[in-house]
Amino acid sequence: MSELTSPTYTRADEAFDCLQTAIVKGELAPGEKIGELELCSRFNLTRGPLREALGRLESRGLLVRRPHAGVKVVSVSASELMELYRIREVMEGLAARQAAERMTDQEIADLQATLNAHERMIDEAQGQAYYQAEGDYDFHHRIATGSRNTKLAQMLLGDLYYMVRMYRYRLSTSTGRPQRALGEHRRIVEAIAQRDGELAEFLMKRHINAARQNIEQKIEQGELTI
Amino acid sequence: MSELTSPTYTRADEAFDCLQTAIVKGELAPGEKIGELELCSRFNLTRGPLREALGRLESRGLLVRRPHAGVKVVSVSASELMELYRIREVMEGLAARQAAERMTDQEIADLQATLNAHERMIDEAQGQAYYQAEGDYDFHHRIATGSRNTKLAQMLLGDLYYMVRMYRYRLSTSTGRPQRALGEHRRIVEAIAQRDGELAEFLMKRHINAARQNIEQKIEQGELTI
DNA sequence: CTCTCCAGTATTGTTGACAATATTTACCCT
DNA sequence: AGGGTAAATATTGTCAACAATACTGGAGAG
Repeated sequence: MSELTSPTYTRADEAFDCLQTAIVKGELAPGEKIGELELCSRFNLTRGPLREALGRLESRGLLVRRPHAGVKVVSVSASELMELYRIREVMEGLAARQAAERMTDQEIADLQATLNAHERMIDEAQGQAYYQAEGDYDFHHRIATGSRNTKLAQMLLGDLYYMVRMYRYRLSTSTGRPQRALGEHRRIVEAIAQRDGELAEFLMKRHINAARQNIEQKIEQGELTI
Repeated sequence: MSELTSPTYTRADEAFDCLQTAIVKGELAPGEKIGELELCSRFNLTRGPLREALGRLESRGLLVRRPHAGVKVVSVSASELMELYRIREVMEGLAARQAAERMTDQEIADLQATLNAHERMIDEAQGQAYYQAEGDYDFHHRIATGSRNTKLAQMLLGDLYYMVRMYRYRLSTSTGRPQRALGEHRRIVEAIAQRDGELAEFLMKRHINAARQNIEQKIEQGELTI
């Protein structure tokens, strides 16, 4: 999932990827206390590499450890999820600005093609929130890497997105507003294509702000319980 | 250094802290290839806990590992350092805004006291860049935690600051402009005390931007070689 | 009947030995 | 003499047994 590009793929990498996807997909429920031996038998690992992977995951904030007391998946409250969106707002705003300054013409063309594919997916699989989420993820992923800011991309792709995706899977029934989001995506790409970094940043911040308010509203209405 | 609050302090925590401070202080030079057994004898550890700590540090971007080839301390180029400041600009801007909304009156009073202490340090130990850097670090630290945004504080304190401090130590001879920075700090705290989040964000962004330009200029003049 | 203390158990933390792989060095071939 | 290949070496990756600690259940006292 992450280090497949590396020539050799170590057991610890395997453990890391397995656990990460398991957590993100919700197969390991937040707050659930998990034993090491249980994980070992589940993923065919031994405790050495497993513990190394646990260290990495703890460092990324996906789980918490208490010495001699075990490991449990992190549980994020509603308010903490909102805080994550506030962070995304400023960081992805920066990413969009730098992407506008640095993406190649080819990358921008690919990005536009991605949006077209996304539009087809919305038409064909109406309400299939899963594919919508994947399309959305792809869009933000491309802009993060397009920023050419290594650390920024690392923080977005390695830390924030996994935590957000945790919730995408859990309450996968619709982030709602797919057409609206697509429109916002198009305008962001337009700004990037025109190399208008300032506008791209503004539009991206507003886009994520809207997504946050959408979720906030649903939580208040009790449609989404966390 | 980080988990000393925890009741029990595991070997892996010890290894993590030792290595982190060693990297930050420059005792382990960037780009330097380091062997596990060497580290074990140096810090009186065994390889198990050490490897767990290495996983954490890799995840935080302080070192890179290639399977079977060893570990080396990450080396950050000048341009990458500038990118770090761009990230700090938006993230600490957010932190300042949220701190203005959420810090207690007591915390704000403590923050002002910190600045007074900082002023004395500048007067007494003129040019002692080390203490200036410590004061600066303390200021930004308080605002990050004052934001009450767990993940934001975690990313700033756990990821970014250590990378920046790496350079503070290396080119410890003056970030320059101590009085000027202090004045900027004061104005930020003023805005926070008045609960003006918008202004606090603006001033913080400008403050970090100025620091970035200061370093950039020195690099161009060849005073700081990276 | 409840609360506390103690012992047993199960789980985590640690260690040292074993296996696999990249680097290095030496040798052979061109 | 230079380059390339192959064996040797040293380092990393992995494993299974040992030690230390937190949780659980029961027994006794209030």
